[in-house]
Amino acid sequence: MPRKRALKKLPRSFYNRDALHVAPDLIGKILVHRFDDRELRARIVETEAYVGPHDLACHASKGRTGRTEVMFGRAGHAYVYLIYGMYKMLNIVTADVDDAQAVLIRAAEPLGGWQADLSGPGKLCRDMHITRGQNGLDLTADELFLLDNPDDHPKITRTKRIGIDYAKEWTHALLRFFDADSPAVSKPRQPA
DNA sequence: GCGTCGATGGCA
DNA sequence: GCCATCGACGCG
Repeated sequence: MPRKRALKKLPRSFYNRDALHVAPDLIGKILVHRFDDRELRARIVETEAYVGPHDLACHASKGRTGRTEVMFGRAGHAYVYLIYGMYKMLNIVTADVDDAQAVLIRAAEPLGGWQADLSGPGKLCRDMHITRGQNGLDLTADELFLLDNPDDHPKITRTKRIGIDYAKEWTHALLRFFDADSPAVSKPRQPA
């Protein structure tokens, strides 16, 4: 057996690429949230790519506003927003400054003996204590960050994105990615 | 197991 | 007036 090695934080260069490539590469990576002398870890199993202002499902398609400002900023920062008045969504800003792309973290598996149902973007934020106060956080710092997981090689399935039926021709783009073997993926699992 | 519905608040 | 959601309900 190979000796256990300390996992490394994902560097800025990992995030500074197209969301189309970052989204599948995030499957199997480890999300870490440190707060109040606690540390919660989870293995990411489901993501969605929002590929820029031309993508009608991407919030950046509405232009640069107070809400979408961080998406137009540097890669490797958190974009957290409120939806339906009660759920937070955690996204990761990718690509170059002014190229507004992001990856939505949709589901994960709790790690380290901690029990939680993280099978959906709202549940993930609720149970990992992610709030709008974390909007704009630098993910290469020490509060909220991701670790590489080089020995993890998930089998990845692609489907259309969830809950964006208003997005016309972008509705059917295969921009949702998940670990085909994980029980923590949200529904539906079928490539509808 | 399914489909449908309502909660709830920030934003444009 | 819209949501990148979730959980409760009714069905049969």
